[in-house]
Amino acid sequence: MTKGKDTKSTILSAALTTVSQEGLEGLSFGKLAQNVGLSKSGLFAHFNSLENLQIAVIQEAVNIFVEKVVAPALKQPRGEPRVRALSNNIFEWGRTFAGGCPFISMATEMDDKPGQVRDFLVSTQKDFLSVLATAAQIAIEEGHFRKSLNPQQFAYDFYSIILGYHHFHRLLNDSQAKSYYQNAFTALINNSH
Amino acid sequence: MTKGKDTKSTILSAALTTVSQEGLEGLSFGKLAQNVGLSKSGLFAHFNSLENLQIAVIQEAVNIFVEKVVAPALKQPRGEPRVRALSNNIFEWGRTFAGGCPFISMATEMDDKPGQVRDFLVSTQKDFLSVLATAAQIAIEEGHFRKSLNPQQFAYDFYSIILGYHHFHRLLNDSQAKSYYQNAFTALINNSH
DNA sequence: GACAAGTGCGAACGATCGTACTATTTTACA
DNA sequence: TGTAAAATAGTACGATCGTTCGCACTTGTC
Repeated sequence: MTKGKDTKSTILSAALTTVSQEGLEGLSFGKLAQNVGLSKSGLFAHFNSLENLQIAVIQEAVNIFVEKVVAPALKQPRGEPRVRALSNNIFEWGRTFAGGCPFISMATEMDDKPGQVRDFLVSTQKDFLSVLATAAQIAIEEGHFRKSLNPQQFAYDFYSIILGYHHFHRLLNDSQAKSYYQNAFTALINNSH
Repeated sequence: MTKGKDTKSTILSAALTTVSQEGLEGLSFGKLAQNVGLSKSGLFAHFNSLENLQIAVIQEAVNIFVEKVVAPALKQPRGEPRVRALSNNIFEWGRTFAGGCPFISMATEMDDKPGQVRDFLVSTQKDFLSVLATAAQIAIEEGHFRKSLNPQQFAYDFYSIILGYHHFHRLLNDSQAKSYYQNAFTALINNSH
């Protein structure tokens, strides 16, 4: 029963690359089967529907995100250091995929498509924002951030500049995207003191 | 020759609504023809290729954007008032489409698809960012913004919180999205003084 | 009123899509 | 090692895709 898991893992890895480049719409059984060297029907049997495949891909992305971004950050000291670790990890995370952060690719294309896939994606995004807001809340408790700071607003501001980076870097190919992001993050931290 | 222009205008208007909701990928001759009550081939004859249709839709979006957002802002006094007008107009602009700002819908899906369409979209986005940066530059010259402000960085920060609003409002359906945006914009202005 | 240009329709093409079936091969375990 | 289950392949379906072609109808112009 180990073969199935292996194959599924291979499939999901390839699928995630596709999604980061072309979004969930770019995902099809035919092309994916070609990529991993399986027959279309053989691959289909692993998921039984496109919706299931899409959800599995999102779950795969979440697993990797937690492993590469959230978990390492939680090993950093509470407060501002942890917030900075999140920033660095998120920044690197986007670079591990050929098409940039897969969540951002999925977000805009799903915002008007009701269904299980959208619901699941939304729940993962809310979880992520909770991570950001909680990190800010802890920084307040630790005395690193000012008490008047709104953690939810911080999460909004934080996520916004991440979206901005993705836009400037991936769409516009702006060579200064990274420095824009870093300046924006520094300003955000300063404004949180 | 007036009939053709009228029909084309009707088509583009419907196409723009589709794009705002489903992105450029959601655009197809078949569905679009159904929406405007034309035959698929009849509609096709107006554009002769999907790529041409997509570019025409982007151009249509640009035309409306200039009319509703940029032009009115230019009638406001130079400097901070004009920057504030841009913010208000952009915010309202996103509400005039069923699926939110069509540019944002197009941006993430085109960032890994080389070709004429992407090139044209990128050029429009750069134009828009120039508008933002120039507005900031003028505000500096008018003495409203501090001299040390980087207009390009301002444009990045500005665009970022717009992207953030779109994400929170359209994907997450967050009822506080508007206040998050307003707070972020206020902070951006304050930081620019 | 004739005629060319503009405009639109219907049918068809090859391709790809998700999905459903039935075989066949491969694996895991008693 | 035998056997049940899991994994994969093959084929076919209806639908939709962009595009092409030929034919009709409507316009504006001489």
